[in-house]
Amino acid sequence: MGRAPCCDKNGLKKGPWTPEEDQKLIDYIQKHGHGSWRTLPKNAGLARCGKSCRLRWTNYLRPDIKRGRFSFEEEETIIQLHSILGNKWSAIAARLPGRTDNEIKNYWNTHIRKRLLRMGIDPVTHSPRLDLLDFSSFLAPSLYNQTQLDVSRLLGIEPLVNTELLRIATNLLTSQCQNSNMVNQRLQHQSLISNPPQVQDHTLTAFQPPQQQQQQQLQNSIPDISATICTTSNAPFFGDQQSQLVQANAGHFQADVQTNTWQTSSHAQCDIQDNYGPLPTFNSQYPQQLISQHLSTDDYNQAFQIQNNNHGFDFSPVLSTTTSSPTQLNSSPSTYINSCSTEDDRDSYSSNLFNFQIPDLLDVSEFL
DNA sequence: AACGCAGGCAACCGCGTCGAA
DNA sequence: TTTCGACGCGGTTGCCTGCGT
Repeated sequence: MGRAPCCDKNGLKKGPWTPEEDQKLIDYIQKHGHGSWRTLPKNAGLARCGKSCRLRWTNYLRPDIKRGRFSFEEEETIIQLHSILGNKWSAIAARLPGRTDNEIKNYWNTHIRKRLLRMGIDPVTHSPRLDLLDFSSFLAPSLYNQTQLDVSRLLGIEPLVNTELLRIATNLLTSQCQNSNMVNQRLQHQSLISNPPQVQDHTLTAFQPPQQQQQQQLQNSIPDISATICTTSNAPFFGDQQSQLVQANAGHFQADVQTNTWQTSSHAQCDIQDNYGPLPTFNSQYPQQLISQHLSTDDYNQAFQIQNNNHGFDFSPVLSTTTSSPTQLNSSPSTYINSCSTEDDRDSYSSNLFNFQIPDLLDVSEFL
C-alpha cells in the first residue's frame, strides 16, 4: 500500500532532539500518556511527527530504559535469542528489560557481529563460516572427473576458499588417491556406512587435537573421502564428517537432501538417508535452559519454523538434548562472566557459546 | 595542533501488518 | 470485501566522537 513519509510535510522538524523538545515530550506523556502518536506532537507543542516522537520516547526518554554497557548476561542472551529469532530485535528486546530494539540492534551490529566474524562464525546463521572451510573448491575437475557433482553450486556456497587450506587438503587428497588401495578403501567406506562415526561435540577451542588423535582421525577420515573421490561412485563424496561441514553452512540444502534423493550427473540416484542413515545435523547447541528461559512455547514454534524455512537449521537437538551443552553457561555463567573483563575475554567466552561439530581433522584455528 | 579515518549511536525511511470505516 | 490510516519493525543513514598519524 505504502504511505507518504509523515515528516516531509508541514515543515516538521527532523534530526537531533533538543533538551527543550525532550522535556516537552516527557511532560506531555507523564501527564496524558502518549495516546495517539499522530496527535501527540500537536498537543504537546512539538514540531515533530508522531513517529519521531514515538521513536524518541521508546528509544531514549522512556523512564525504564537502562543505559550503559551491556552486561555479559545480556550479551549472552542476545546471542542466544538471535540464533533462534534472527533479526527480530523487538522480540529480543522484549526479553531484555530496559533495553530497546534499536539499542540491541546497534549493539549487535557494532560489537557482537564483529566479534562473531572474528571468531569465524557467520553472524547470520551462527554457523562456522565455510568460506574458510570450503571443501567443494578442491573437489574440482582436476581431482575428479566432470561427471561428478558441482556441490558448491548445489549448496549455494561461493567458492571463497582459503588458499592455504586448499593446498593442504589438495595434498592430502591427491596423496590418498595415488597411494591407497581402492578396494580396501571401498570396504572401509562401506564399514563406515554400516557403522557411522558418532557425532561428537567439539568446541572451537578443540580445533587442535593432540597429534596422535589427529593422525588417527586422518586415517579414519581420509580414506572415506578419497574412496569416494577417486572412484566414480554415485555415493556422495563427503564422508560423514565432511557432510557435517557442508551442512553447517547449507542448511537450506539439507532439507532437500533429507527428503529427496541426490541426483548425480550420471543420472543415478542415491538416497543419502538409505546409504548413510540419518544425516548428522548441525546445531549450534546453545544451552537449552538458557534458551528456554527466554522463550515461550509459541516462540519456540515460531522461531524454529522460521529457522527451518529460511536457514534450514534443525534446533530440535537443542531442545531435546540437555546433555549436549557442555558450555560453561550451564554451570555458572555469572562466575565465569564476572571474571571476564576485556574484549578478548568476551571473545573467549563467546566462543564457548558456539559448539560446532567440526571434525578434528581440520585445524582451522590458524585460518581464523 | 591539525587532519583523516573508523566506530558508535541516534534518528530516519520505507514497508508490512492490523484494525476500523 | 476493500480501502485507508496508524503503528511497529528492521534496515539504513548521517552525525558525533575518539583515536591514530
